Amino acid sequence: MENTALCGKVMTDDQIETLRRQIAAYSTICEQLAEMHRETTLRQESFTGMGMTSLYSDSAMACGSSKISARQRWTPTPMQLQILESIFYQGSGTPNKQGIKDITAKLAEHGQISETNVYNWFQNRRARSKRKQANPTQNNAESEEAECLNAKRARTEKLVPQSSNLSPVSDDHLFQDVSSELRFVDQDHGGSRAVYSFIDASKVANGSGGMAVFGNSWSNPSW
Amino acid sequence: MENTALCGKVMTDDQIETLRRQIAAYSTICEQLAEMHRETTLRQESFTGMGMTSLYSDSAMACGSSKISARQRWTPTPMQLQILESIFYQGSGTPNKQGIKDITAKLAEHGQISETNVYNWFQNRRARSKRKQANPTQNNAESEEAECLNAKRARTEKLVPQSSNLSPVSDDHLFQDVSSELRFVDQDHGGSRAVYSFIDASKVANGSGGMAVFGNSWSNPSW
DNA sequence: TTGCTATGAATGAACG
DNA sequence: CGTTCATTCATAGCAA
Repeated sequence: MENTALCGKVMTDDQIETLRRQIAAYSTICEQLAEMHRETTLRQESFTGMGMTSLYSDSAMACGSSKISARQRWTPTPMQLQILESIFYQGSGTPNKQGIKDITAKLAEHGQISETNVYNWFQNRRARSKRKQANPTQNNAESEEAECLNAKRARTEKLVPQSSNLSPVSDDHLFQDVSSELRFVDQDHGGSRAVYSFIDASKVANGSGGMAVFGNSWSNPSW
Repeated sequence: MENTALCGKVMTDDQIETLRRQIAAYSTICEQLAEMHRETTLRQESFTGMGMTSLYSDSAMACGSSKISARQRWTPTPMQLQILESIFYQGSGTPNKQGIKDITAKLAEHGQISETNVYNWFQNRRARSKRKQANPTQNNAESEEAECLNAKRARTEKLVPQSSNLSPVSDDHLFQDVSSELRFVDQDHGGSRAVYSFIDASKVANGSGGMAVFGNSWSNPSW
């Protein structure tokens, strides 16, 4: 009922996704520029005349709060999992389009779920099942040609203490991560990598829903 | 007509303004950093080839083991992605063979790439874009599983742009070509000089006129 | 906390 | 083109 007061614009999912990507791109680009600048600066640390200080001071500061990203992932309930496993076991792992729909419908009775979730689940299940079979004797230093070893610099920034980075948001938080990319000022050295900041549809059903950036005021149920 | 009107999100002017500002902030920061970098670079252009080229693109390696062999799978750099998205959004979405060549040529300035990559990218982008529309993400349902179905169906029809106080967000300007400003940023060791080449795959697009939400002010024309 | 692992999701490439 | 596969990214949990 609040819509009477608002004069809203409509965005398609695609546009939103696009926006998200663009901002993420900016984020990354800023990071790169920052990195480059830092390197460049090191080579000539003596004769820099530019007033970069001003940039540092006003544009970047404040909370080092990291990415707002809040793509929370679906987690099958035990019940759902059981059903899925069951289907996987018999159905020879190729649920067609319609099959997905049916399964989804069925699983929906046991908790929140979407067709995409089901689809992904089967994809993953099959893939990993196959891999496990192909590589049961996992040993040797060479065995790790799979996933799992990517935990290297995953610890990049990690969450910032003071608060959940996916808090319910007020519009103010929109700006918080703009500056985070520039934390290099603190000589934070350590390859922080691309980060998906920005909007991320997240709508927790049964949980204490955490909404991303635009949160509730976006006034659309499908988030 | 390809109607994307289904499943729109509504943004209030306030939110849009906020978003615009956030992006503008990124834009500004990038611009400043870029400028800084440019100036800095000029002062020492002579010595060192500075291997700062791909700061991010090497994300996949360092996997502990000694299999230094490069990754087998191409990963677009943020800049490349920007360009691709940009082109994708310019109405066309169906780059002809020559178009692929041009695009590839342009993207090559931002990193390793081949025509096949571009081709695949567009194929995938299109396919997924399409599927996403048919299958709106994450079902939300805090209500009981019971009437979910009805609600879901209803929601889909609900948000249509033509509604009185709602206006559609134009795709134009959603994707400004960020890459143009960054051409000097990730130039390859080879040319080490900013090259002004614009593929111009831009076909004036479906120029449904400016006035897009993020249009005029979310980026500085001075770039 | 710190780190590891399992696994949901994203996506480049290949197939029919 | 629409699907499917293979690989990688990112995060929820759990262990040390």
